[in-house]
Amino acid sequence: MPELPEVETLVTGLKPHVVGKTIRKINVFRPLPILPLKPTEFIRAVESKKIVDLTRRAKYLIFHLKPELYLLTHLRMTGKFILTNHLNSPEKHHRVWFHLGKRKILVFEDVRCLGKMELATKVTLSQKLGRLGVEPLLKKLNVSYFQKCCNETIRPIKALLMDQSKIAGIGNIYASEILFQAGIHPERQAKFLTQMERKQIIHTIKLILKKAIQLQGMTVSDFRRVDNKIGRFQNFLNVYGKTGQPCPKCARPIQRIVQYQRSTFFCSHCQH
DNA sequence: AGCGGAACCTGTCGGC
DNA sequence: TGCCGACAGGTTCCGC
Repeated sequence: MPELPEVETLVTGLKPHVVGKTIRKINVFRPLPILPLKPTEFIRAVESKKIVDLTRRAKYLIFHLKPELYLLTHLRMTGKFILTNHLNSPEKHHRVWFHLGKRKILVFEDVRCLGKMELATKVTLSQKLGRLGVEPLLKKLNVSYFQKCCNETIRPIKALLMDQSKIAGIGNIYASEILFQAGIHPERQAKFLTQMERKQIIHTIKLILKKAIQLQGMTVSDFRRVDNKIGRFQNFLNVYGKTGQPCPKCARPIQRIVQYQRSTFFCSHCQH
């Protein structure tokens, strides 16, 4: 489901509702997203702890608990968090209920069961997050860092943009959109991009991610904000999922190709 | 070391 | 209607 802007939107929406709350009770349905922990072990570790903060790193949501423990969550394709106040029996895709109060339940729902949760200490958390690349919206993503990334790989630029160990947070949809906006062909090898083109890509990454956050992410198929309202960025998609439709710049048909098992959408006339 | 491909899951959609 | 294959926003592991 979500890439950086969607997770950011989720954290912003969730934060005021969960920070300061104590996890009073937990119900686990379907396979627990934290293997190899048994549900009872998970429940024992987390129940009665207080949520003192909720943050995002790349596409991860991090619940900061007290006494000190971190619950690291990745939604993968179909994971969702929903706040609700009335539940009788679990719906088909509910995986975990976190009871935060009398009429306040945080539901983790996950159709494909690919989502993951992980418990961490301060040390294991920083080890885990240390493997990720830079946050694209921070100054750490700058020309010199990006030059280095480009120079040391033989891969196409689309693959580099999605490589979480280099830049963390861009997924398949935003990668296509960024390259369209920047006018760069997705199959270009990163190492042969000019300095100008590299600057243009960095600029566009930041521009598009910021705009997407402003518009509260996108709702493609089933992503919902925590309040169940839809994001608006999908209205501004130029190429993703638009095979055969006219390019917004030149009106020639948008193409779809497959790169390393993922769809890429682009305009062969506007992207070089 | 870095790369490509398979695997992990379930659901939906289009074609025949 | 029913079946089948392709496809879906992500990450990790494995072999080369």
